[in-house]
Amino acid sequence: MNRYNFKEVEKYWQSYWINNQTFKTKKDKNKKKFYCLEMFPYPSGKIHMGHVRNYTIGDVLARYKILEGYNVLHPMGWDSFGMPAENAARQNNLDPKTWTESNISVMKNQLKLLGLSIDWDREISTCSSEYYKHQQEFFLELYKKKLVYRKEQYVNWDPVDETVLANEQVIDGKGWRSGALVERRKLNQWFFNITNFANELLEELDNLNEWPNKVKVMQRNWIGKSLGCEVKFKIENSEKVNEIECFTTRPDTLFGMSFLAISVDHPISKFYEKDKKFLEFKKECSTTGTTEEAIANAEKIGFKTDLLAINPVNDSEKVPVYFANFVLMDYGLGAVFGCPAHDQRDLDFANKYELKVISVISSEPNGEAVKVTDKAYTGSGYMANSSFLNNLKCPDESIVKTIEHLEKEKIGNKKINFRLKDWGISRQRYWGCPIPIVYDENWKPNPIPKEMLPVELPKIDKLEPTGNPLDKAKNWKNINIKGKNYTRETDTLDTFVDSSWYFLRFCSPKNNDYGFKAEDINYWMPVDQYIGGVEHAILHLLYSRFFVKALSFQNNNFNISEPFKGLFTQGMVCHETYKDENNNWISPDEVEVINGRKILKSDPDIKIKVGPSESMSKSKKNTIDPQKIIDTYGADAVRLFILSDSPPEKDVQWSEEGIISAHKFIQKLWSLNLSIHDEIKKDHAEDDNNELTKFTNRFIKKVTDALNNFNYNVIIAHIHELYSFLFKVIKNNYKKQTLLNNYHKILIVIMPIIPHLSNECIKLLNLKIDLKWPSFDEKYLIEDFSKIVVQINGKKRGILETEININEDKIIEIIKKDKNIFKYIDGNRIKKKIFIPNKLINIII
RNA sequence: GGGCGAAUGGCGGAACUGGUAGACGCGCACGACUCAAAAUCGUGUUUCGCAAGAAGUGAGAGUUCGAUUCUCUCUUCGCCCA
Repeated sequence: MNRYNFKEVEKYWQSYWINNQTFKTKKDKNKKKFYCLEMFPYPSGKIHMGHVRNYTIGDVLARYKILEGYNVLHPMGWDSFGMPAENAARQNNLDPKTWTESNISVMKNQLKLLGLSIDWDREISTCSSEYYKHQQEFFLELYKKKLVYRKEQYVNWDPVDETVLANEQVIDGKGWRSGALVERRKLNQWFFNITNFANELLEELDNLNEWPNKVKVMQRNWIGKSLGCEVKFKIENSEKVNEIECFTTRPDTLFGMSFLAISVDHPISKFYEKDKKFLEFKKECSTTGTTEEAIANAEKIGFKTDLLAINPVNDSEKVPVYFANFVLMDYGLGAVFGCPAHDQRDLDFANKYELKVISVISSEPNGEAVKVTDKAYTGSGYMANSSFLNNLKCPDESIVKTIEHLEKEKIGNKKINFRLKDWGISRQRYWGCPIPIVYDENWKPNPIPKEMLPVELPKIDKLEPTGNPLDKAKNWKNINIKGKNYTRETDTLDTFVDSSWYFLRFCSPKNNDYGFKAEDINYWMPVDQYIGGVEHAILHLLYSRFFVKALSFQNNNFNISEPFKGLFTQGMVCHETYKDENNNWISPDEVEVINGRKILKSDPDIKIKVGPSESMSKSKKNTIDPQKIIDTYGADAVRLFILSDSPPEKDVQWSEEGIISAHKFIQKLWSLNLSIHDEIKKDHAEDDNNELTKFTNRFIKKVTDALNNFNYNVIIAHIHELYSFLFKVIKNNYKKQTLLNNYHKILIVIMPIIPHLSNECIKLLNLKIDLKWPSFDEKYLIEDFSKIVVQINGKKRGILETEININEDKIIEIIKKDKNIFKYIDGNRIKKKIFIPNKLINIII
């Protein structure tokens, strides 16, 4: 066997691992546990390079931790509810379940080809009722704890598809599929009371030391805690209303107020319901989207009421009250006061309706207030035109002082506000977890009795192109419980709910009477290292954190406050993009390189335009199929390359040259192994040369350090150095045992990266499969000689190789004898010397 | 507009708490083997310069004996929020 046959070898080891249950997690409370988890995939059809990278990174860590002696939990499952299955089913007239399950089986086989150290006995799939029945129970638990509730909320309604759209499905105000103008519609929906934990979710971020800072910053901004104030405005001479209460985060700009704006859904609107013009206005408002961005970009429009509000800090001021499209009922109190000078929305509004613009902030103390015309001044400064606030530092001092004043005068009170909204979990979809609620004849919600769980999805032969399939499933929808007729809830749960506790399920995947065993949770949780894409930095991670808190809330069995101890967010996999003359995207498969030029395989006359490297996506056709690559070059080559070129947290450029070179390197390592195999047959008598031992110890240290810091790309560089070193010294007369001992350690150290090759080498040399991470001996890390950099006035002028721990005077002596260095000093007085032992001497003249 | 981060050869990237900038890989060039090519192996590869040498980590300043590393200002790019 000369050439390394990766196909046979990888197949051999993959079945070896299965047959020997190498990665089956055993309960062993004597060992320290390590829970290594990668974000589980959506079964979309086949795996893509992003999965390859994610799962390779995780696998390297899991294998390393196993070798280090940890009891490792490294499971895999499927986030298998969601829209793509429903869309595919509608298009191809399939059952979403069948579609999903066949995808899972394809992807599972593909993942197995990568040689991952996964305990497949723990596999879970969120679309199976074995999984979601527990989720339904959790829902009912939270319902009992009053962490689930129902309220009306606006949604994006697609009138053609008769469905609710997620914000990202609304493109330019139109439905992504139907192209119909999206309407704002009010719907009764279920919510998780995540805001109940807002403060906890914010504060506990500080304890997550092993999370990337940027993710914590994003979560902090998302939760968005701010100090604000509720202010009461008296209304002048009105029979309808006495006062309107506003929420503001900038009470200090009260002196610049020139109008008051309220939502069209504000309770006051009832006085205007007979006004045709108001109703028209309200309808117009419903065309504005519901996102903050849509509202910011929409034209600000208002409907002037006959009301006048009195500025409580400045009694002489009376300002008009408007209904306005940029004020939403679910933010604050559905009413805000407008200070055009210091808020762009208010300024746009004021300019449109010719309202006063009063600036109350100056850029310097005792200065004139800044002039505002088209652009609001939102910067910091000092208060002006503001009576008792004048000259206070703004915004910090001025806000505190204003709130103090308002509280004292009983016209306002301090209010901590969160940007975070409660989590709307209702989806008008078929392919999701049914919500275990029924309604009685008065449309009052009732929880399904626990013994009736799971509420299974009905099988539907043909999904209609429009509407909510569950709503149309009459037989399923109507249910009789203990002789009483009920109607089922026809919404299903947001798929983010499924992924908010799957990491708990992995701890007790087979437990039937509850979602997990507290005992298992207490042993395995928290996840020691969670690995996935940064695109989940906010929602998935925040929801999971919430879900764990919600479950353990008022529960004495387990007490976990945070699910993920360590978080690592890997970068994306990119590839060059190609286009033909007509700007059609071309797949890399269709491109061939001839004489350094890229041409179309099918028609060499067509020139290919090479675009920038971008993250792989179907729309740009720059994807590479992992299956093909594994078939051609082998899993170890793929693992090696996907880790080699960039640090794992950054994007990596996939290239044909790169994978070929990785594949060649695997071959080189194998032929090196063969040479070593030959070499150990000759037993050399003696050797007193310990350079190999020294190299091995340093190698172990370097790789161990790199593993602990996720510097996986550096490990590959070290493996290259290892190859060049061994290749050069292997013919030296090493004692058989010296060679074998060192080489064995080296093979274990490279095992997490290229497990098939490493195991095969161990097998060929008949070495013990001693699965233990080698330690290094400090004494081999010490150099026998040191290289001392000689600087003259900070400039490098030479390097001296000297014995170790040589003192300063001796170095000077040597320098004086060294013509090449001494010429820079000759004739000058040495003013100062900086000496760092074994490293550097800097001579100042 | 706000927040966070990044910028190092032709390219991806290395450089521990400030101490030899460019490890390792890709690409490229030359050489060996070959009738030839591929494969493989060897040598070289920051820029300018024949050389000695000089310059050099986005730009500019600062701290320091010494800055890719620390501080400030700016530019560009990326991500998140708007």
